[in-house]
Amino acid sequence: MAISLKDVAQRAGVSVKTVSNVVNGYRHVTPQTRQRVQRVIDELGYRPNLTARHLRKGRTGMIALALPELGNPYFAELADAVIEYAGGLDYIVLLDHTGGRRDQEVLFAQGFRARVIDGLILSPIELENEDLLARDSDAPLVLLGERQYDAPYDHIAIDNVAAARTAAAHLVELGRRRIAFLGARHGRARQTAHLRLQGWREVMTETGRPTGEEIVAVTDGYTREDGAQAMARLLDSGVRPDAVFCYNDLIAIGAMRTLSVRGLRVPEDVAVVGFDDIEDGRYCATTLTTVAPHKRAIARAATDALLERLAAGTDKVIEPRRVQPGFALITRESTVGRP
Amino acid sequence: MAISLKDVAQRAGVSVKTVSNVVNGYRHVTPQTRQRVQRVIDELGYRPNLTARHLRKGRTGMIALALPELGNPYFAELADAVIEYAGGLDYIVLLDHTGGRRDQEVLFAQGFRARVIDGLILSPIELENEDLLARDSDAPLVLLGERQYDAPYDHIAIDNVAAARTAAAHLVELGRRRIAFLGARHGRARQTAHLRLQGWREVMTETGRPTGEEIVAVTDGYTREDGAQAMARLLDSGVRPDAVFCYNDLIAIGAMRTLSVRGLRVPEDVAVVGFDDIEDGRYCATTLTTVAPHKRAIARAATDALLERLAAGTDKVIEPRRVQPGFALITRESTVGRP
DNA sequence: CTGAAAGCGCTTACAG
DNA sequence: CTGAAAGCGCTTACAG
Repeated sequence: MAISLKDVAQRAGVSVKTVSNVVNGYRHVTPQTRQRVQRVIDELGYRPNLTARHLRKGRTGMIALALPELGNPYFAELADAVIEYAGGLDYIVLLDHTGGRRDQEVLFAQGFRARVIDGLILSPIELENEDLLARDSDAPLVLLGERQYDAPYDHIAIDNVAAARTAAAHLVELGRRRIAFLGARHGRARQTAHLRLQGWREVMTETGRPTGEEIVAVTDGYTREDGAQAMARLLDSGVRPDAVFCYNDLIAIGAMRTLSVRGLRVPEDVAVVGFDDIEDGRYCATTLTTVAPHKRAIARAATDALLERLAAGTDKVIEPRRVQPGFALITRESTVGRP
Repeated sequence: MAISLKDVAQRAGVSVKTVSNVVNGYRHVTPQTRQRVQRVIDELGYRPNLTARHLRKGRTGMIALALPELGNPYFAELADAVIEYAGGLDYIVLLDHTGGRRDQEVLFAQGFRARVIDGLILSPIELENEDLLARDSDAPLVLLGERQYDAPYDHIAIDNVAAARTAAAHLVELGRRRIAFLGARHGRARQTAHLRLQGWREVMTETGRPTGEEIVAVTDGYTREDGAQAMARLLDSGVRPDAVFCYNDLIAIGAMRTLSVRGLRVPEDVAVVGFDDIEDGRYCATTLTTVAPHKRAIARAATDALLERLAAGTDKVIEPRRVQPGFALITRESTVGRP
């Protein structure tokens, strides 16, 4: 039914090897042969069957990227970065979302889609250490994000404590005294927020600022609405911070809305810092100061780690490594005001 | 290297056919044989090589779903629906996003990934009719969404005019007089907004209400911020609507924020209706009345259309069809207030 | 520079 | 109920 290499070879009067050479752009083919073959290819509308190629090569050139939620701009932007970088290396990225649910994360880690993808980059939320240890799949796996594990896998994550310190220090330098933290978490997600909370607490303590519970707002999730509500609760409780450091940009954006509704000016009355550097923060009414994890660097590190393992094969043992891509504090109106 | 059917067969002392039968759960295998083979499979940790299966079967069981942006909750939820429905039919869905850019849409339509996927569901924004006519790929393609084409492809879209009429009629029934429209578009995206604008205009005209330009707010995009700004511009221009019908929920949510900031009550002063029924609308401070396209029905129709073509093969000609899944008006606090 | 042939790991008529 | 064999469409040593 579909046109195969053989059909082209027959029609062009050459061997399949030669056609294959032309298709794959190998050198050593005389220009005339190449031209003749190419003409037949165009005539017949031949397209290589990738599945056959995959089978023959023992790899598919596809990797999966499993993220908690694509609806969160941070993950969407990160996905973009991975797709772009891996695409440049001729890898196709299959996007998956786990919903941050353990059963889904286990499913992906276990190699759902095994043998269709060559490897997997996973950003876990609820996954447990035992899940990783019980993993029974030889497809390379690279871990992304704040969760820490005692399992032999490459792990890519920025230094969250240092990043949070940078944000907190910025607010201190601006002379802010009561610097609240928005977006602490309960449950398992707590671990994720913990590092940022820790960085904040260190700087607060070192500079003699309060770190009491009344100045730390817990949220259920990471959405704008969570941020708006947390900010409202904080204000309603009588605490009157002159700055807030938020777990992420979405929470920060929600917080700014509440501040605006309550008639508090940003940054005059309350300075706001977020985390993630999502696009929304660059375009909102008061642009958002934020910690920008270098998403491209994260994408590159994760992809490189995965591809290196793929290149090495299953036999060769590569020591698992931790990579900490960089980050930067991007100051915008929400802390330094309009120029 | 990897364990193959043959390895299992050898070890179990049966033919590969028998192992294949066990793996695929075919009946006619004696329980003892099945058990013995299964034991060897477990021992050796055999997993079928999907690529080989794909090659042999001439299909991969994978379809692609290319959407403008995954960051928009509507598309994210639609993607979920397709993944779930197609998954139930043993198809894996590869998610792609086009960014609503023509070059990307053409790339996907042309069969980028051809032969890895069996077919494609595409929701175009900028794609032109000529692009479709020039399409040179035998992989089935199903179109999704409001853009209309004169090309022989299945097209799934709800009746946007009727849906908009329903929303407008609801506001009329509530006795609202000055019902603004938020989210008209310039450029090519205009076509998408046009149908909803038309439904609104019809009802306004039929019921003797204004439809002038001053009551129609154009936006650049579909985000909350676009909605917030459009609402602000409308109010600043001196227009004082008592209701707004928004192109989508994101714009509606943004509009509600502006109304709140300006001290206008929803729905007492201004009733708000959105479109899409995204989750955010169910959980925001004032829950949002919205037109809910039946996303599951859309997902089902698109997937069914695609799979039917896949089942029929390339030879058989199936008349392209238009399917209009249903929708429902969901009334919430933003129009009928709190009970 | 080009060809003939093996083989990637499956599934599937065809026999028995 | 099970087996032997062909073949899906490629790529790749191995020759020449």
